[in-house]
Amino acid sequence: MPKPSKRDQLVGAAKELLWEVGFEAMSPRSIQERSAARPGSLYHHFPSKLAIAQEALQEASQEEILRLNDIFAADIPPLDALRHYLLLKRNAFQGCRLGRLVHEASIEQEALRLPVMAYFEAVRAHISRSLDQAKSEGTLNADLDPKTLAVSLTALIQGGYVLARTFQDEALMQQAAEGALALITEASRTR
Amino acid sequence: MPKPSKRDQLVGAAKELLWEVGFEAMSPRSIQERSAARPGSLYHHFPSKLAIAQEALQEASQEEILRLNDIFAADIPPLDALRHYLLLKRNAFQGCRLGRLVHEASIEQEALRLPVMAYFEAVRAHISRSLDQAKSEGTLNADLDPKTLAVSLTALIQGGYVLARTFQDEALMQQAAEGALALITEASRTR
DNA sequence: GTCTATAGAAGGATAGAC
DNA sequence: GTCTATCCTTCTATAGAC
Repeated sequence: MPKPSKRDQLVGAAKELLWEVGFEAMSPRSIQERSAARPGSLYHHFPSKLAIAQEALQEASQEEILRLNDIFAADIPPLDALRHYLLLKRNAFQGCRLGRLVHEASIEQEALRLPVMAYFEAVRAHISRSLDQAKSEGTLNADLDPKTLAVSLTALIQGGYVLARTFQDEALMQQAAEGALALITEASRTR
Repeated sequence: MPKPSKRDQLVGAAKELLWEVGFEAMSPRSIQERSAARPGSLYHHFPSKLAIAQEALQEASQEEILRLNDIFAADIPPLDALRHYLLLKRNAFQGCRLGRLVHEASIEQEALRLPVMAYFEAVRAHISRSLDQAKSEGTLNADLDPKTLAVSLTALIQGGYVLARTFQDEALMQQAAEGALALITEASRTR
């Protein structure tokens, strides 16, 4: 592995900071300090704070989508993958790497919004496909609509982060997921 | 109605701004401009931006809790109230008046966190009680745990805001709620 | 209570040397 | 490509007159 360029260090610092404090609270100064760089370096490689944030967020989104692809790999029974995904141990205090940015005013800028959309769309698509498969296998009630349910479950996780942060209690994320799983299990018995 | 004091105008402006832009993006200047006040007035009535935000947020939380009390009034069939609550028309772009603050770093301060906790706790309690009643009436499957399910549904709405804002599509909030209602309906048939 | 004027720090970015 | 030095604006608040 070659030594990281200053540019890479800057983007790495931005990725960390976006997760830790969000976009608006991430000052150019804080990026510079964390990557041992100076204003000249940052503004040589990027025209603005928005530009470096965009690149950092695109990378973060891509990384998280690759993780999803592993969790929902083709050889895993669909409801097992879904159960595993919902019950994943998450850093609930810090919040979702992508979702935590959504309530900032700056999210109206496409540079920030598109990477977040790409991530949520990947989550929704994986869950939807899992539920579809479960239906064809007969392990899920035929009355349920996988597309709608996938939106609900994608929302559920994001809401879990909100509750866990509010009450400073990671267990709420687990509890939210368990409630949804119980419903799916119950509903599947009605076939 | 007597004319509002400058103090009331300041708090009113803060309530609006907390909803529109959040705590960190709400500058003392923006509060002053919206209430046609000057720095001297703000800092005469409140020691800091945090202090006025606390009062504004306590009022907002209380107002929303009163709305909940109407929605979940005792004379409404519990599952009807729940269905009505979940399908409420919400301003999904702006986000939840309380929940939109949760991802800011400042939420670690109790002055901001406690009013948000109070609101979510009220939501959770209303839903939990509704589900409990439905169980005793025999309209909800006895296998389901109202407390756990209430956490899931509280999370669901917050996640709905996140998705709606991300995709700039209010319909996602409705879809998330419909998915959850479909599950509850299905699960209730297994009695 | 409300005003005007101002302070000290941080934010976001630029200029120009090396 | 990275550095030092600096610029203008905004943020949060304070001082003191009315």
